[in-house]
Amino acid sequence: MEQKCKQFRKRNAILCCLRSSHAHPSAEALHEMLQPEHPDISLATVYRNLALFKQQGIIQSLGTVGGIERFDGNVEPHVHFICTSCHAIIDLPQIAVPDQLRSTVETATGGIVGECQLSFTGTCQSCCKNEKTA
Amino acid sequence: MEQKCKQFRKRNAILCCLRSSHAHPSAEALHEMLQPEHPDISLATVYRNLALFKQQGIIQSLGTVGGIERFDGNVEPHVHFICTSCHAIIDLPQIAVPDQLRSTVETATGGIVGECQLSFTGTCQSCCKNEKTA
DNA sequence: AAAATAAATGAGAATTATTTGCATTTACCT
DNA sequence: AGGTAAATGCAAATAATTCTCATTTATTTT
Repeated sequence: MEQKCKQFRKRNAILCCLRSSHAHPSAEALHEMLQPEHPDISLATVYRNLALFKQQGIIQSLGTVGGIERFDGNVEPHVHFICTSCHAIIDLPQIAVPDQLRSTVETATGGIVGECQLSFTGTCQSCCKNEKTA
Repeated sequence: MEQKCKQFRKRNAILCCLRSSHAHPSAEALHEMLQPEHPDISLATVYRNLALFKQQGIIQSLGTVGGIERFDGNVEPHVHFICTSCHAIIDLPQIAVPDQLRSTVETATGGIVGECQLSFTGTCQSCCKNEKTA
């Protein structure tokens, strides 16, 4: 009975999987996460749909970490902590960038500001522990 | 008489070229900028030395823009505006991120914070103009 | 409901920024 | 000068991402 809405079945699976993850996965990580439930989704389709979602503005790219693009299903402004050792990306939702900065930047550049990205890089808790024991 | 110090001639040329540029160039852009004065520097050497400088902490990577890594010879903390249309990167030196945030983030994550990156994306002045006329 | 049209997908080839191996050159040290 | 270590050029290798095209799946039309 669940075939009532077959439309975009795979597309929705990809979006839901990304939205339900807190790991800010890469395309390949997402593809692996989908395997158990949707082994018939190809990696190319994951890439294609991520590009589509990004263009639609319903997901965001966090740029590349270690040469691999990472994605976030949460488009609300929030801050990230990126571990330069294990490449984990952790949400820091409570920090807000003053909205007034936007106009400051637009005045300074003469351009139009779309988004603002604030991120911290460093060593995450578990990598700190591993360094000690190593 | 300038052959007194031949040591690291090419290496220094690459570093100086990056430091004297405000364009936050890619490896390939840097290689092209070096052509007139140093046509004998290969692209592989540019890549190799950029990796070295980065590891030494005397330059910084700004991550990839449009799939290409960009570099900054200025390691002082400052903010960037990135044009999503032409991929120009413009310095915004006057905005500072509160230093206190660092400890906030370390408390929240249990990790160690190294650097902080604040950037704005949008459409730069000249791309805004081009959009109007197009 | 069948036919026609349009969109989405899988598989693998193509692309391209970056890295690497290796032979050669260059610089340093005694 | 001779020996050693580092740096480089060139071309091949690598790897993430994109693209092509044949096929499947969904939607619209009649």
